[in-house]
Amino acid sequence: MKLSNKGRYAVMALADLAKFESNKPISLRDISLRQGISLLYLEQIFLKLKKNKIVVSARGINGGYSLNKEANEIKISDVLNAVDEKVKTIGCSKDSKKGCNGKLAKCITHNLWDELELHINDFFNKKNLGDLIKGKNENTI
Amino acid sequence: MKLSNKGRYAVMALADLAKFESNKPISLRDISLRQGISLLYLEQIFLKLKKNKIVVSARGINGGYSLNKEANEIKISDVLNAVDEKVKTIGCSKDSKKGCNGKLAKCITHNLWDELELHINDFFNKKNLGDLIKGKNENTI
DNA sequence: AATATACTTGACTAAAATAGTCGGGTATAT
DNA sequence: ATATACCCGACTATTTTAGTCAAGTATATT
Repeated sequence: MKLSNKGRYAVMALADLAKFESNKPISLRDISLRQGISLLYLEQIFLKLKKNKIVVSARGINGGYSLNKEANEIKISDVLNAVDEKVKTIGCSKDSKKGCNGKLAKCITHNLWDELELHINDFFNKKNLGDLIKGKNENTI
Repeated sequence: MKLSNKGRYAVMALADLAKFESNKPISLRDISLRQGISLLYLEQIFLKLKKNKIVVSARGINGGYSLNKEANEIKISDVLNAVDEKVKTIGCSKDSKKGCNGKLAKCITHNLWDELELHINDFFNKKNLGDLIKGKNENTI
């Protein structure tokens, strides 16, 4: 049960963007160097962030990305959803009409996972990018 | 970001055990049939549950497994730990001495994932098997 | 004693998800 | 013109998860 890296990378990269924000866009190359994330991987992630209007891009020399909203208007859940990192706690059917494990009824653990999912989503809904950089200090990249 | 099935199966099977408990042990065959989980897979899971003293086994004909404690003394977190389903939210080093992504410092998202991990563990610590079967009804396997 | 049942154990395989790379673009400031 | 940096789809490698197989051992029942 491991939560994956892609979402973490996306949040890291955006936090970097928020932290170093200026009037000029920031290139993925800079983020890659600062955060130690592969440039090619970042490109993949930012395409999704752009599609989901989390960032805007500027092409060409001096190009790069900027946040599309204020940092504290961007919820962590928005970011994770953008890079397809929705939390899925259960393998059994989400379709309330059907049961779990090929049975007709819901399995006895169904509500447990549902509840957990709510918890996690709630957690990510309540946090935004601004919260992350607010606490920034020298001990943090 | 998907939480895996093995932990869910373990909890389902134990809930089944708790629900149908009597003076006799319950065979994996019965659980397999009732819960729709592969018998061979259940065997694998129950070995771990046994090693971690969640259940006790009886061999031979009329053999099977029984809970080693009262259902409401068995926390969900115990079960998940037993089948190696610890929640791990971060890929970056857990070693507080070292940083993340090969850098010296902690990444800006480090505390976020740590916090989430605490949340989830807390959730599982507060729930026990008894809670699950307490709410059992006709609509649940 | 024979036998069927059901646990025991480790190794093996298949499928899926994740992480990350590659190649060949296009737009644009200088 | 040209170098920079975004754009995009396809590809591969790795890891994890899910599930199977084979070959046992213990024991209640007949």
